Amino acid sequence: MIQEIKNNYGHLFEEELLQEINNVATFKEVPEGFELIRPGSYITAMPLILNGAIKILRGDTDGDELLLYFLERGDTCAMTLSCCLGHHKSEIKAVAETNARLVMIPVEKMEEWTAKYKSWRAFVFESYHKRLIEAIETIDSIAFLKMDDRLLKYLKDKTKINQTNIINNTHQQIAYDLHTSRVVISRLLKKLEQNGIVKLNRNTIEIVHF
Amino acid sequence: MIQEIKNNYGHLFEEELLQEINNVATFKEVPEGFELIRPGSYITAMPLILNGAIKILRGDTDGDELLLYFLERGDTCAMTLSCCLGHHKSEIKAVAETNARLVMIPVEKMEEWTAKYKSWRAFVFESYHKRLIEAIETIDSIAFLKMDDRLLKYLKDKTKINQTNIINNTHQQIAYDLHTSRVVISRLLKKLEQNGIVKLNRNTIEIVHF
DNA sequence: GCAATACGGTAACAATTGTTACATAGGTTC
DNA sequence: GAACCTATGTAACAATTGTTACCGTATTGC
Repeated sequence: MIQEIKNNYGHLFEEELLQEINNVATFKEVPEGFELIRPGSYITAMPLILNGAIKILRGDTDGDELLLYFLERGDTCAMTLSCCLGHHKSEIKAVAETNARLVMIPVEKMEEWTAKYKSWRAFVFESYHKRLIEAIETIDSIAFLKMDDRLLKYLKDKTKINQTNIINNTHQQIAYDLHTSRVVISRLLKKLEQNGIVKLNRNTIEIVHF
Repeated sequence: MIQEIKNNYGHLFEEELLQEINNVATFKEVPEGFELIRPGSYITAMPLILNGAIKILRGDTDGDELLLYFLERGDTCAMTLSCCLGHHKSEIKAVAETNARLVMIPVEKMEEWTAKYKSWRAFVFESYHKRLIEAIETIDSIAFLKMDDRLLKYLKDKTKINQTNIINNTHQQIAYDLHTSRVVISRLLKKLEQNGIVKLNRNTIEIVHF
């Protein structure tokens, strides 16, 4: 495991910390669609993402959902961070966007390493900063963009995360992520197709022009 | 100054840290409406709020705005935090909601105290957590609520922050905060008045029934 | 007092988004 | 292949929000 950790976090953490991670962390591999965190649950370990992507959603009490952002290699979940440190409940839902490989850090180490390693502090602060920025960018999207632009941004984010121009999603799944209805998504996708931006087929959306 | 700091932060920080704050911080008093941070500017000091309230807005490039959340006594600005630590530019705008008294901590102390004082680390993490939660609650409002409920929530937040049931705002100012138009706000406020929830007068909105 | 400006009420209309309903096509199961 | 399920297309309509325009009334500056 140590080599894989070094490959992904070697530039961030000093040797001693990398060794500690290797000693106490447990390795975890999850398939696409796996639900890592559900709202209201308590969290006992913090994930570092080795590869793959995780999508973070906000869910309200009625089962409504909204995509907040994606996590990638080198990222960690800021909500988990603060849940660990502050012993709060989870406020979000995390689902594997692709197959993913993670290492899980036990909660107890968080406080300790934050005092001990400057690089760990920097990592944690940077994570918080990035998530706050991303949350605010999500606010931008919802507040300032219309649904057609939000959809386009969503498709672009997806292609970036999955590193392919072909998105294997039903319109209904997209509708959940953007918190709207399937009919609205179908309508707007059709318009994008007429404008030559995407090509539609059953279960797939191909982006042909950015 | 030391006494005022102790009154507001004594329960959070140890004596030694309170003394350090007193030694290096500068006191600042700002009037209602004062613009503390504008988007794109660099930040060299971190504010701790002694009393009053600060409102934090997201502004896009076209001058559109949206209220993110309020800061109160005992709060600090997480965006400023991460700007200081990560040397990023400001992504937000901060305006004094009421007259306010602050102490400003020089950036250099941040790293130092984060290593040195457990209570400071806890404070910083807690601040990040609270802001992230509030940003996500803002997302909830925009994504899941209709404008009438957002307006009502806004009015309630205002009364809580200002500790009075009478809000001295024009409809236009509210429209800016919620990123909609004056006409929409007037329309919805009128409906709230017809339902006996508020009483309207020029420049004032009185909440008569929660 | 008078003019200028700011604030709020209202109507009419446009644009966007949400909802319901139903049709059609592809794929699966047996 | 028949029956079934899922995904998508489309129309018609409703609800919400945004826009423009115009009016009357307070407030301010002179």
